[in-house]
Amino acid sequence: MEANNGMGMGAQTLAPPPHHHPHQNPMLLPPPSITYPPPPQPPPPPPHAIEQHQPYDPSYNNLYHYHQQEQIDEFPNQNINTLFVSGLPDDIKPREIHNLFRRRHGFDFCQLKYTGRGNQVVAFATFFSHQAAIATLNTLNGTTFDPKTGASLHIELARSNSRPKRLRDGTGAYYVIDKRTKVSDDAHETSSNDGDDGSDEPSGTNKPESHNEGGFDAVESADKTVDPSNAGDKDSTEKALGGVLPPCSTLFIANLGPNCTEEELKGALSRYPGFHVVKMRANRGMPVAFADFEDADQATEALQGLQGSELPSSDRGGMHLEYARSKMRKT
DNA sequence: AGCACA
Repeated sequence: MEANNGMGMGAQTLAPPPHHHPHQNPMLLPPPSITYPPPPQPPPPPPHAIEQHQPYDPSYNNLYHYHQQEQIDEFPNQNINTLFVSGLPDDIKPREIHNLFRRRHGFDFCQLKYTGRGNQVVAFATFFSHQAAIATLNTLNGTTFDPKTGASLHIELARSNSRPKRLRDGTGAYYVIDKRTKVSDDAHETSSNDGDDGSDEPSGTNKPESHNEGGFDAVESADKTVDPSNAGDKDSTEKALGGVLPPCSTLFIANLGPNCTEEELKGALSRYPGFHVVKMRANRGMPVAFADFEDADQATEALQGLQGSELPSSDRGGMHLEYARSKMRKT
């Protein structure tokens, strides 16, 4: 296993940028001089919930740890486990948000928030660890949420962690926060609102991206908690996720540097359990690769772990991984 | 944005 890793690659070059996403607002990275309130990280991440999905030992000497420890006291947002999601259609349902995140590694719970400005809706998704949050950020950011409108998700780290409203027994998996002023009471369920004439907006600033204003503004009106019993339509939600392919044991890897080699990729991929083989081929100059794993779950671990990470040969930013459209020919 | 090999 370690044998195929003997190419002396600089370990640090592999580490996925923890939060340097191209779309990320630099404001989220405060200078170390700023002292933030003690990270509101209440109960330590319930270990059982993570262990469930995390195999490991081998994969876990992957470089997240390394990177995390290196930066943890310099950047307080290493303690943020919550993602801020914008770019959602205004007829989004809480259950859709939940279905979007529920299968993600380390997912804890989420909240849908009607901001009250126009019909704008944002969401917060909280994970059991910062790393898990980042992995999902990398995976889902920019994906097309509604193929009809082309609306794509914008995901960033939230400014502060969401607090679960109460019970954590699986029935409290998602919440709704409704800041809308008056409006007809039935507006949330019957809005097939498409004509965006903007006439229903009170006035005031109309920023396209409303940020997590304080984080804890949340959680009022307990009775608005949605009944998870209607949460069974993940089909429609996942179909609505236009760009996202179904899990596959083979991964498609793009955005590699022109000098990337199979050996180099193998070095990175073989850190993940279940890795079988990688094949590269040039795509009009730029190489792409296919990496085969034992099963889709193991492919998923690698996808999330390596998403956005750079190889020594990378020259165009981090590599981009997706599930392949078809499994690698097995021989 | 780029998805092959049988």
